[in-house]
Amino acid sequence: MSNQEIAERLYDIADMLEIEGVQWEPRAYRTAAMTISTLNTDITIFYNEGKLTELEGVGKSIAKSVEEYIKTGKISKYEKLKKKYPVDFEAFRRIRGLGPKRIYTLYKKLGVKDVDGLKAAVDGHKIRELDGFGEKSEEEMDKNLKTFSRLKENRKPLGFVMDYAENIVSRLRSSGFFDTVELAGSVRRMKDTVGDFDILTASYEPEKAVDFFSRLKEVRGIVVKGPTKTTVDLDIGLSCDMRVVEKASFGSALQYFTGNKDHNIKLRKIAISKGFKLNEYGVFRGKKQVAGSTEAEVYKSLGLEVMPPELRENMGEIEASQKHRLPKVVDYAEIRGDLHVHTKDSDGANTLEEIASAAERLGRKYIALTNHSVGLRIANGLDAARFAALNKKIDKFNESGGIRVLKGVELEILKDGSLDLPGSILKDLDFVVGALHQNLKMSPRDLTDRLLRAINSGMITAVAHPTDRIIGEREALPLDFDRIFDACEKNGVLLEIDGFPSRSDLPFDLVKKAKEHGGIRFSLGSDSHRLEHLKFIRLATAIARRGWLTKDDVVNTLDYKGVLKLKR
DNA sequence: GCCGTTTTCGGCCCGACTGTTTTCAGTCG
Repeated sequence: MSNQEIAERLYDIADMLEIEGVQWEPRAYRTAAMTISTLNTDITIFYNEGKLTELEGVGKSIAKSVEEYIKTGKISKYEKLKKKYPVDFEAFRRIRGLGPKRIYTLYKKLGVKDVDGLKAAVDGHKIRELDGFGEKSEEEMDKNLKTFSRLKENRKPLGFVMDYAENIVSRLRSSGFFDTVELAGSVRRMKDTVGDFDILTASYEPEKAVDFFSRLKEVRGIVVKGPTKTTVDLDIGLSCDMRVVEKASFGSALQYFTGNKDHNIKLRKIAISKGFKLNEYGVFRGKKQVAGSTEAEVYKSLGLEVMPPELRENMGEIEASQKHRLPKVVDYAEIRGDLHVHTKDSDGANTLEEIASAAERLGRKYIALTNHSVGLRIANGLDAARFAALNKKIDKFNESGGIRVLKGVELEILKDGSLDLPGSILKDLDFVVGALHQNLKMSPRDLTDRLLRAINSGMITAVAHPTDRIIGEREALPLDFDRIFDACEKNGVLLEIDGFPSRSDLPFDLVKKAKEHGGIRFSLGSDSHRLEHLKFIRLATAIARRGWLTKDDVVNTLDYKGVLKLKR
């Protein structure tokens, strides 16, 4: 059972209620489903602590359904509806252009229940005969069915597609057809995964601009093309929206297309309560635009301070802004070093000298070499003797001046919570990040106890990539973070934010929770295994910002000597 | 069904695009 499974059942209920003609419930179910599907914590943990209704959009009734699902694997409301509509909504939802109403028409008129049935109906040219459908809808469906498998899980870790997106933007900028070009959407918010790109532009020649955009070499197909909005499919399996607006609306449009959706909805409600209307073209009183050319102006007109895009997730930033209590989040330029780097000595691709000088060129003042310990055989982990030899090499390197290298380890936390290297060698190290990599199929309780033993050992500086999730491959471990936060605070152990794109761990919502817990500091690392990975410290910093961390919360803002003092 | 800085009842964001329509429904973000 996973968060995603529960979310899908709630979406199913929403779709079926919409077919039933029920007015507002579908929206409520979708809000709850969205919250649960984007949660980075196992929902059963919320359930166990009786905190389900604390989730956005989850009230008494939906909490009960979730409880039912956790206990029995079924939701009676769902089962009841499903008898009436025995249709594979989950699959159909992933096919572009198919919503509840059309799914119902296909089922009622043609008996289509699943993807195979839909394929048969399309091949038999049955679709075009339906009321409200036509030849074009049938062709469109045929096309979308072919991309169905590709659409199934198509969010990508931001760090892997950031350069790609920025490259497109810079080519639009230099094309001469645009006055202004900005990345918006989840990329601008620096969300850990992105499902599409949103590019906002202003142009004096919108037709030529749209044309240039739709002919980019990355474009594999055009989804929609209108005078102000164009959507294309890109070769990397993501789509890209480009919007063209007037300069006078650029700020409100940038605000709107940066989102997120819940943030925008809340802003619109505030606008209404103040007698305004907010849309992507501006803030209006009647027909008169009172703000719109800059984001700051839009927020100000609503009585708010503008906040960094990273914070715009409707997680309290609007309320904080009203009270002038927005955090001064850590700046990208304040990060002085990288506290998680591998070399050839374990499973990296480069030598100490190579990666240190590359980091120096990027402006880092120090890096921590955190090669794997011996227990992680697949990564060529080092034993005590090899660490001793490497440490001598590092001491020698540090005599040369310039960038400093900390002696570190990414240390295996063994099955029983004991550590993979003896205290005698750990004492000689500057930075010890304890990590779970193996034997992960344990009960939540045992896993948490195992990690707590390591935190309480007094031998580790930080917990590496704490949830151990791998985006797209492995769910977060079902750890009890309340207990982990307590232990970290008590022992002065840092939580790592691993910026490697498929990890992005701790996830930002847990970072925020840890910050709210208080008394915990964080270390940022790129988890570089080769030179090109060093840039991922930017992603770790983004997560810190999204978790509302300030300069003081992040040890990478300290200088080399300051970090050395963190020694246990 | 959820939610609350005028509310525990009465609201629930708003606009673009497409296809099949003679004025709009459905879908999407």
